[in-house]
Amino acid sequence: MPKLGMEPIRRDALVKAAIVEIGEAGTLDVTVSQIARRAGMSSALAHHYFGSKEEMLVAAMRHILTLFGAEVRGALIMARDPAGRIEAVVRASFASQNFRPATAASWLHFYLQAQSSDKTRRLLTVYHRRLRSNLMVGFRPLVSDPEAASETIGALIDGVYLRQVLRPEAMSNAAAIELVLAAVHRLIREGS
Amino acid sequence: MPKLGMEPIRRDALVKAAIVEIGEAGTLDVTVSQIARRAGMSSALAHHYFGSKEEMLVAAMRHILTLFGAEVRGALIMARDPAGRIEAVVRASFASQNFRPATAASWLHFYLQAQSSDKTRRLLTVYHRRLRSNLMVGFRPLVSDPEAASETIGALIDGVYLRQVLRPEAMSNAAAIELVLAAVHRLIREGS
Amino acid sequence: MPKLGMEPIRRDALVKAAIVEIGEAGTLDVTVSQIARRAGMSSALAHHYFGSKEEMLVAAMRHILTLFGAEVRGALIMARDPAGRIEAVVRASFASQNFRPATAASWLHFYLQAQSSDKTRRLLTVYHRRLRSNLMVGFRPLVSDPEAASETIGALIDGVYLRQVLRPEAMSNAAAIELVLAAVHRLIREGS
Amino acid sequence: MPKLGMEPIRRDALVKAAIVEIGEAGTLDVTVSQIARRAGMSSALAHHYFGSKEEMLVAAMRHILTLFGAEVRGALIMARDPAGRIEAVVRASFASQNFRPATAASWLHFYLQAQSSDKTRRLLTVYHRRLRSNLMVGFRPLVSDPEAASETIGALIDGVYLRQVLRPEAMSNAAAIELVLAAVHRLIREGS
DNA sequence: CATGAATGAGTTTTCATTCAT
DNA sequence: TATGAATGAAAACTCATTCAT
Repeated sequence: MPKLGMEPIRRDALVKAAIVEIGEAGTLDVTVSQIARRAGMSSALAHHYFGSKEEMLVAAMRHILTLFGAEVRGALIMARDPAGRIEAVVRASFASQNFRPATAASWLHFYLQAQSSDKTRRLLTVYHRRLRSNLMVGFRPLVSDPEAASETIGALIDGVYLRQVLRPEAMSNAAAIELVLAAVHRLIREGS
Repeated sequence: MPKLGMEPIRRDALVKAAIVEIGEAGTLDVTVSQIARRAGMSSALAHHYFGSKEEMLVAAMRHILTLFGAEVRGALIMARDPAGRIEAVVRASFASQNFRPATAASWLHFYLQAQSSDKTRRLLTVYHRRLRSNLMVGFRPLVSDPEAASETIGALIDGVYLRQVLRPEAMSNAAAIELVLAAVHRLIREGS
Repeated sequence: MPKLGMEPIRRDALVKAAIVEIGEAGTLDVTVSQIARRAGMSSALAHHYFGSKEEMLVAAMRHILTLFGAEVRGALIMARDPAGRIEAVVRASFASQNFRPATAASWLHFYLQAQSSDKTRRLLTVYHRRLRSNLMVGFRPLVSDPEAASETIGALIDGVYLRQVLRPEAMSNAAAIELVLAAVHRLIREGS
Repeated sequence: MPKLGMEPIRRDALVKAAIVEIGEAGTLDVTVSQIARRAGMSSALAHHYFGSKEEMLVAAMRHILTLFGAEVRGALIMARDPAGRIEAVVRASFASQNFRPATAASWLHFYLQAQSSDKTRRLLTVYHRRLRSNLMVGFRPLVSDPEAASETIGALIDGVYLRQVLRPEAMSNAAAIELVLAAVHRLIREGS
């Protein structure tokens, strides 16, 4: 039982426990006690470190976005051409890390919560801007209306994501990626 | 003084109040009292008619799906060819009735709730099947893989819907329809 | 168990229970549950009727002030001359109703709480103004500096009240009244 | 590294921090953490030195009383006659040290707390006895009922003190002293 | 000596639900 | 049919206090 520097460890544990708990419950209506118990501590300690439930959930959403951003950046390093950039974004969206069931479900619930929480909305806006910007850079040299193309693929990613979460058995993850990439290539082929 | 046949009127009022309330709040976390008050009655009466909050919310979701189904059927009457059928489905998805902000937002929240509620999931499955079936009938004569096409357009509809709810200012409703129809036509053009 | 019109009954019961509970405890740190239990209901019902603990305590303070005001008005009716007015105020301050131990102690705690609660302070200001105004009317024809006289007697009342609450055994209630009236008469005698 | 003789320094810092904190908050409901933070240490250390919150608050009250006692003794040294003794007590009561807002407010809160805390009550009794004894010694050669005179002036001091704390803007400190001294002189003049 | 870590016990508040009329 | 009355159960949050280092 180490004594110093527990804060980052505890915060991390809580954030991860929150994501798993929300993912399993399939709803944001999980109690601080549930999350704390899963993280192996008392709910009082959770409050001590985050101040409020909302702050904890915002931290969880931020965590997901951070991971996602890192994964995208990693994939982009390997992209050799514009089409590759788009593919990187798509693959990263459904990649392992971001697509464990708990993470994906949590993410979706946070996503919808943007409607009723300012802090969550702000994080969502960042996500939207980044996704869109990445897609735009890829589409610009390839199609005449990169804006529409980005919006289409962005929406398609969200839609497929949504369905993957709600019917995980309906389609394999690889199939989901193929479906989105097919749409991308259709856009590029017609883009001239 | 006992009024006859109040039941359907009351139930209807509650269902509509629930949708509006959820839409405005941007979350399913609305109280029975709020809904009942908006419907002009006591929360006790709401329980009398629905037995529980959950039943009431399920009825609200069913109501949205019923309206949506009717709207699609209506649009299909006018369809003269397979492409027209697909277009009918798409247009109906974003048509007035189903796309008033409150309805759209409520629908999305119910949609996600399928993860944690069996009854809701069952309704969602019906929706998915119907949507898919309608798209399949349209795509079958037009593309080689109608299944993939239907899934793509279904997901795209969901994704655009999601974004329309969260960023209603970002795109006009008409533009949303155009975006989806463009994807449909791209599929058809390449489908040969 | 009557069904209608319970609200005023319940509110009244809660206000009185709060006063007794605070009086007995000798502190404002009493829980809503304690008060509600003493009033014969659940704490949930207390919240239902008052919205919050603070509102309930403010209502209790207001109740004390209302009773006090009524008692003073009643005594003033009998006053035949200026000195009689002052005497009426003094006697009312220590009169039966306002001076049951629980009421007196509660009143003092509310009094001090004005330091940290805006709502309480506003009520206290009303009390101060009324007391002062009543004393001023009495002193004006009798002394050259009615303002100083009123402030002196006002402060003396508060001080004696404070000591009566903290050491109820030290002096009889009648003796307390005599002590204050003696000071009043000293002022009047020298006032010429 | 262990510093010797830290105990009195720490205790003193905590006692003073408690007084300021209570004074600023205008209530005894301050947390040990707040006090400890203001005193520049952890709440754990506060417990180490005082054992419990209550002990700390009692120490704070004792501190105020000690200061007050010293100030009175100092003033009495200068008194040349009985009336001077009384004046010394009155002036000391409102003198600088004891009448900084934080101290005065804290004192009053401790004063009321005597109702619910035995230890506090014991300290209060000491204060009352000393104040009364000092006044008695002064009044005895001057009035026929020194007991009543002492009680009157003691209560007046408390009442003015109370009002000064709650409405510091209403009267200057000097005016408060004058008001009490005027009452003293009235008593003495009539005392023959 | 000193503190970050940790928690149990409690407090206010909310809400779906039941019941008597 | 309709509702005001009523509550049990639970949730977020607080805080004095203890403990290991």
